[in-house]
Amino acid sequence: MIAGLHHTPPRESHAPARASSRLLNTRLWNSGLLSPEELHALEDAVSFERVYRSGSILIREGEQADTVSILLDGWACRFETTRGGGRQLPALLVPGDIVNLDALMFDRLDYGVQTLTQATTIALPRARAQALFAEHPGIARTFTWLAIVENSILSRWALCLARRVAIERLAHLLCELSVRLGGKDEQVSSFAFPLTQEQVADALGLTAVHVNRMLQALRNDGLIQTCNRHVTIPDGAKLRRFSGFDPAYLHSTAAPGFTAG
Amino acid sequence: MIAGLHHTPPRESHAPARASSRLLNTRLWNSGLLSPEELHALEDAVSFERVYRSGSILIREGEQADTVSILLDGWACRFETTRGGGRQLPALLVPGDIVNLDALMFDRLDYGVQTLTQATTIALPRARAQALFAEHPGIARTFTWLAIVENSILSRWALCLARRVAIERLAHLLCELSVRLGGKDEQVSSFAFPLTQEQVADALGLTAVHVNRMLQALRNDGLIQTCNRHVTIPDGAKLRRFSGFDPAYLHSTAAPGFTAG
DNA sequence: CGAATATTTGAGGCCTATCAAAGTGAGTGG
DNA sequence: CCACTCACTTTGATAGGCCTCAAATATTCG
Repeated sequence: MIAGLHHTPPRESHAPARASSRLLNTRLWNSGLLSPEELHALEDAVSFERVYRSGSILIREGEQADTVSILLDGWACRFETTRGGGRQLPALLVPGDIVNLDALMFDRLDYGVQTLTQATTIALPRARAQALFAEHPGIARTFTWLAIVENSILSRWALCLARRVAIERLAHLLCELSVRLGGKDEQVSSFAFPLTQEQVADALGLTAVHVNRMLQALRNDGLIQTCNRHVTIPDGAKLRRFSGFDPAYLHSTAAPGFTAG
Repeated sequence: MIAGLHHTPPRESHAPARASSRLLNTRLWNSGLLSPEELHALEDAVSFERVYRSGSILIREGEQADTVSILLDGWACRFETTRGGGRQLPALLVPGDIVNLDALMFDRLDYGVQTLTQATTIALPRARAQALFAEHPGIARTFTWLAIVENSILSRWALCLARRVAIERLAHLLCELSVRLGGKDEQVSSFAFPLTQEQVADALGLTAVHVNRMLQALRNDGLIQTCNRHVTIPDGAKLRRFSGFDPAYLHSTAAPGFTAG
């Protein structure tokens, strides 16, 4: 599955010198492609933290964005809109995710970004990001790795949107989030789920009403339990089977590798 | 729209020394991020051409792929399948497209690749690609650029799948292809369109029967004309308005730029 | 506590899938 | 040159999934 190994993959117990880097729990570091020095270079380039209230719009659709933002805490989403007012979330962002990697290349984004909870971000100015990309091979690899993994995820979302019925889509989303939120692949998993049903609908290409009914169906079938904004999956394998979920496309295991130096 | 400029963008009249590079008409070169030297380095790393018959499977789903392939001629698609037999094409590939950029990072693809016409490809072994990535900043930028543009396209496809009705999706696809096939943004455009209605259905998340009916509707409304595997768009602006198509997401104008390096 | 927001429930209708079969066209072999 | 096959397109009828509209209930938050 993995095409070589660059350096030892990150572990909690194997933190680099500056142990408290805010980037340690982000996908940047978890990609396993950064050397500790490169992590520090990134750390130095990154702005102070910014905290947004739930529902804040970080970037409006089609707006300029001069920084690559990283979500340290809280949830956010990318969104796009059609003339008819239809709203679609091409990505849900959870702690550690890169908000807008596109800003590395484009000065204008195709989508908007909005927080779904209170959220903390840090920002990397594009010029700094590009300089780091040029100077540090591991950073260049990491950005590319992240972009390609995003491709994989978007691709799978397209498959879900196109070829799965509502209840499968919903189940698939819950499986995905369970993994992305750090699920240990255990049978039973549980996580905070701050989205409203309308936001889920926007992500899945459905209406809030129908999401509501499908959630009930999943509950009635014993596939999930919900309790004040938390989701519990009592039998992960069962839900995965039901939704056709296979975590491979997330490439969530670290250490992707890259042999050249 | 563009975040700086790296070198003069490619022009027919400004071909590099080895004027006959097979990569000149590919997205690699058209990205505008390669220096002529880097183009030659890529050229040297790339294998001989391979010609496939229509319908050939280049890569099976989940199969290993040790090379990044580039489509020089003909059409191909990426495809994914659900257990139920549902088929989805996350990407249509036209001449000049990179077939499987993921192979730069992963040794196993999430999708399969199949030709839709007779097609010619060349291949870049992963190890070579990774070495070039490390040695040539422009090549690293180009790969990253391509990955990020693909994200943008996938994102927009997700929007279409989720929030547009069948006839709009179909019209949107035709608008996109018109641009990607090199449409000069003229009012009337015309291009060869080798897909069967079933393949279109697989791309759009519909059935072949329904694609047939929607094609008829577009014809009856005078939005398109079809004639033995060619599509003519008599009024591009009108079709774009109808489908909500805005070409910005394709980032097809060259010279994306990257100041550092 | 009151207002706004989110969830839940119900009824009716549209869009698209499904199933089935006829029509068309290209390529093959006699 | 004509039967024949195979793949694709076209047409029709029916069914189902999801949307839409509307209103009641529950929950959050100032």
